[in-house]
Amino acid sequence: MLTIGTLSKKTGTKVQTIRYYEQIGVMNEPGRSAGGQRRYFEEDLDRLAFIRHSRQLGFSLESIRELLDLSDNPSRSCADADVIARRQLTQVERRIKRLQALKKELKRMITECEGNSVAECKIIEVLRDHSECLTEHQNIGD
Amino acid sequence: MLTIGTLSKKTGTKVQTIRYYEQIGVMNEPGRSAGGQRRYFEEDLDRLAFIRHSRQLGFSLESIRELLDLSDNPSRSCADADVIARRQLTQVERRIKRLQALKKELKRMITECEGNSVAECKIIEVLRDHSECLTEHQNIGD
DNA sequence: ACAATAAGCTATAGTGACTTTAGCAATAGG
DNA sequence: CCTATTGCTAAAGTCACTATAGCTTATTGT
Repeated sequence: MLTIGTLSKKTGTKVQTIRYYEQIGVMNEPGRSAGGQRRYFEEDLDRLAFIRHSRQLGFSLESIRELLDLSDNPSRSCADADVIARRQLTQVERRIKRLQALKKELKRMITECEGNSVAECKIIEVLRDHSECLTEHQNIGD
Repeated sequence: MLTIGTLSKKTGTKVQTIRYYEQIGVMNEPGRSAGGQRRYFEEDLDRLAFIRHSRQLGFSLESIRELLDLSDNPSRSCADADVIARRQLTQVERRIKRLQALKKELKRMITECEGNSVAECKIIEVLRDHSECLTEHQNIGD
């Protein structure tokens, strides 16, 4: 029998977060001690580990709910899980691309910044102006 | 004189977002028409462009508030802006690293998934288990 | 001049994934 | 047995918006 604190330490999840997961129904309601404190089994630890690991991989709680549904019904097709994972991969790849563009632009800003008052500061200047912008959001003005 | 809708189109910002920026004080309160509608000048467009561009680069509204403060006081040191931008760059680099690890792990999950029922599905299995995990969050259990 | 439509207004609530706070009660260790 | 730690609930706060409802103002066409 594990207390919420033990579960918290073992998974690196804050106590409140565990209670939040219970509240939104991704964690099952555990049993209680005589005094009303939550008491968990190893299988709760597994479930929480699953949730945390999935969150670390960037899955939304909604996707995790689907994945938990799948793993609760082992007869269903693996293709469903595959779809969720591939969707996730696409999103991750898109995010990486955007961040790399941002990194490039930030580096440019920083290396170009040599003035000592804001009046000549390239950082402020670059942020003011989209025209030299390396990311593909639409330009301002007509 | 620009309406909020024009400003919205020119910057690719939703109308409600502009009003939200006014509410939290990063955009100044504009003048109003006889009937009470917001009317903007070109300088408001510039300020909004600055905010949006900074947001696209991942700056928090709090950081943007600081940068706007700097650009409103052009005599202050550029070093302050430099610190904010470098902080941002560090964060972006950290995010890229994490996402690349996630991408690797997701790819591994997907290519290994060949079972046709969830019982043999590697995706579910991998998410259940941290031991083979490529990302550097702490392992579960002792 | 007038009707229809588009655009704008305020105020409020909702989103996701938590985190924080207040004010207590239970449990563990010495 | 006392104290420190841990746990409890309920509610509000966070960030950066987004959406809704119900209304008013402005523009466009006839």
